[in-house]
Amino acid sequence: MPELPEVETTRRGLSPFLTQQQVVAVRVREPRLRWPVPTELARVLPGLTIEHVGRRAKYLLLTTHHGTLIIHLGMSGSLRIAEAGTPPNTHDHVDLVLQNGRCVRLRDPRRFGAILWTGGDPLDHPLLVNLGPEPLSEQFHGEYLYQRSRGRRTAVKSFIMNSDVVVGLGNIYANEALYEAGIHPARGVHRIAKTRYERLIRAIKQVLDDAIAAGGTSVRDFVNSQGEPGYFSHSLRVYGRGGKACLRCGRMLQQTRIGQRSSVYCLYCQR
DNA sequence: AGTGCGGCCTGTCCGC
DNA sequence: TGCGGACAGGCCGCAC
Repeated sequence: MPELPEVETTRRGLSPFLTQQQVVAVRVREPRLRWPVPTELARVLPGLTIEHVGRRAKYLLLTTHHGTLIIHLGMSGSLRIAEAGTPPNTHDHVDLVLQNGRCVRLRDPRRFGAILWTGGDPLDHPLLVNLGPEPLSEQFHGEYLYQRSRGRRTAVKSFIMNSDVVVGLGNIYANEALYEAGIHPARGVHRIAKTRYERLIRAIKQVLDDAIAAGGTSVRDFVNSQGEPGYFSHSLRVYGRGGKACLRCGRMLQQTRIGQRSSVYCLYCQR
């Protein structure tokens, strides 16, 4: 389940291998991802050079002079660099073959991911145009969250997982950030003071920064490796620990469902 | 407009 | 040991 830190780790790992590389072929073995892989890729992409590997939210953006490849890893997707002759494994659905004899290989067992192509500005793409700010940007601050919460009554966990509000927070890091901020995940957004939003902002940035830093140390060999940055599970303090002891107070962590998502929290440390 | 939820998928784990 | 079922998750698209 790649969350923003995993996607950013992937971006950093791939960038040196892809930047200024020309694509010579596209091989699609399984086009049935979240949306069908565009058939035009095989026609449009060969001959184009990847100028930059960027990211917006959890979308990776492979930019050329004539358009941008938009890749989402969904729940189970991963990208790695392979020698073009390496036989694909199960669930290796798409290869972008590069001029240097290597390829970028997309593996995605659950096929929740996506590959899309746009000839225009990717930020104007319908999937990206309405996204909220990046959580690590200066535009994401306490006053912003507070203002966006006005007139709403939803649970704060659902609120921060809403990509209209802020991008990149999946279930794992939403749980972690609320724990760090000492806020109960089911608390209504209309019952949180501005100063607590400021604390929440700090917690979100800290949790994501730490996860990216942990991934950074493991951005090792994307060539013929698993290519999967992992989920930094060593740094998770509540996610997956329901029923175990709170690392702060020792009381048992609660586990419930909020907005159809499993939520773990400490009844005493989070109010 | 804001909110909740169904559905897409398969690997993993559990109980029988 | 084999099998069925629950569960996990991102996020679009729909219904209210």
